[in-house]
Amino acid sequence: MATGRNHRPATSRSRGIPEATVARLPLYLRALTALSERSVPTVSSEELASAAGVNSAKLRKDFSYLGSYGTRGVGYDVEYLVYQISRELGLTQDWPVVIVGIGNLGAALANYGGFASRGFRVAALIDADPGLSGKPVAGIPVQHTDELEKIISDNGVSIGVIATPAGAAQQVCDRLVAAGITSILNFAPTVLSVPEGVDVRKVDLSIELQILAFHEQRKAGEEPGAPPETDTAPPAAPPAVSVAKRPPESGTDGDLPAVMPA
Amino acid sequence: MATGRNHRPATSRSRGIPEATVARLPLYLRALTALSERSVPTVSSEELASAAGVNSAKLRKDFSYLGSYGTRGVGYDVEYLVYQISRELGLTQDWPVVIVGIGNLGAALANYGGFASRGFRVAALIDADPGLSGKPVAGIPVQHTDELEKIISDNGVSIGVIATPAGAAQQVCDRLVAAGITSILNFAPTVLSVPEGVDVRKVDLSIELQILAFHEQRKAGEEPGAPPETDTAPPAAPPAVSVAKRPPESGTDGDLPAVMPA
DNA sequence: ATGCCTTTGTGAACGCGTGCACAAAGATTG
DNA sequence: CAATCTTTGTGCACGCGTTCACAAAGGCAT
Repeated sequence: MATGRNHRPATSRSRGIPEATVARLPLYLRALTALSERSVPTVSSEELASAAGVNSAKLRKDFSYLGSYGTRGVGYDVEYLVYQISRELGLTQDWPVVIVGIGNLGAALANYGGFASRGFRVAALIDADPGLSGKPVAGIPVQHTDELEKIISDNGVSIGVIATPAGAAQQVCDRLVAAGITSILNFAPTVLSVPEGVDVRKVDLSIELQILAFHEQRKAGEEPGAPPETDTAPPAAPPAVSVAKRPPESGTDGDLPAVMPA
Repeated sequence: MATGRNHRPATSRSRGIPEATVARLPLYLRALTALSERSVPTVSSEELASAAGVNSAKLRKDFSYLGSYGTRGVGYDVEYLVYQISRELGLTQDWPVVIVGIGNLGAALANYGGFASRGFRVAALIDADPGLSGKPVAGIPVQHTDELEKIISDNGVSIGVIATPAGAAQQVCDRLVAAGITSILNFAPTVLSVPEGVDVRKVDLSIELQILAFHEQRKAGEEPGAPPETDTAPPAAPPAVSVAKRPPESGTDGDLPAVMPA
């Protein structure tokens, strides 16, 4: 059953920058951009770290992977660092992006201001609903799925955003990959199988909420002199014997990615 | 200033379940639910792992933290496991949730089907725009920010979703926390400061795209028989001397969370 | 019952990420 | 130019998370 790796096998240690550090660079960049707009010339690791919500030692170590860009006794030059990080992240070039699945979420994403600002440009909006074709969303006309391959190849798009229902995600993903996409941001609640070399990042509202619920439950059951844990009833059954009878519920687990595409 | 921790200080090792494992439980649950709907009685760690997109050894170790729910030589009882994981995640109870900031994204979230299915219920939609008050979104009337405290206390809400512009996020966050919220899902592109005991999880489109861009650039510069690394030109300047002259660009970095709240 | 086959549960090794703590570097002042 | 003070850059240790590899457990057939 077609599994397919997606997490980068090794550390992606190409030249050395750790994955964890890469994930924080955008955070630093955002904080630095804010400082830059306020015309602040330099920042210490301490100040910047606090602005980015991390520990200063971590920040210094992160920057050390990029090179020695600071000045001891002074700090870091804001403008210079903004440039260096932007370059490292590949933000000095333009990245055309396509969004597939123009429902509530897809539309919200299309309207996102943060796209254009940092090197990302919405090259096209794609949806399977013929009724949407031609209608402008965020000023961009929606195109039909049939055009997918052509759009990607014509615009040299390498990053795709999937905002379709879970059921269509894998299929869309396969087409995107076949058309040349090598990076995917997936909002559909499904595990995507992709060939080696293709990066997939997942954004899943439902999962985030469940993680919060876990901690919330944990807090509720310990902090106050709360009862030992009523445990809502231990109905089910021992390992390999009976079977709980909770009905399969509605089929609506999270079929749609925080939205319905029309 | 005003830093404030947000990552759980320790390992949240309350009774022992590692954070990394908690983050995967929703994945397993989703896969199990799908099997359950197809009336599959049991699964082996290998099958389930592949369905969830993880390695089987990891899955077994994860389950081992919950207890020994499998049967050697057979596998795991689907229904039983669904129940156990649901209980562990706190999904056997109902979690009222409030969404603050009803713009494109907030509306998309309100329409999300995955909410209701797994124990989450949208208790209220809140926005600062008086013009939205009373208007129904996803069948629920939007209420004004003034009512925030009352709504939360009346409904016993402990989980809040922030989908406001970055500028309003911290303020909204503070009010939510003061009103009793202890878990926050933040879609605004800002670092939130919260007191100890409050959990914050962040969803940031812009950051995800930047991480993808990093890897994309990496791929483009290595895979083909590319030269040793041209380094795009060392334009800027040495650490503490000159200053690049890139204009502060537009102020639009990512002020809005993939949407504008009215 | 006995033996074989399958699959779990986990001990142990390894590697990444984090944070401490400090030496080195540079600015700044007298 | 020397002394002092600030802040970076990093060696080191520790802990979490992942993966391997295998013994133990249970089912099943003979």
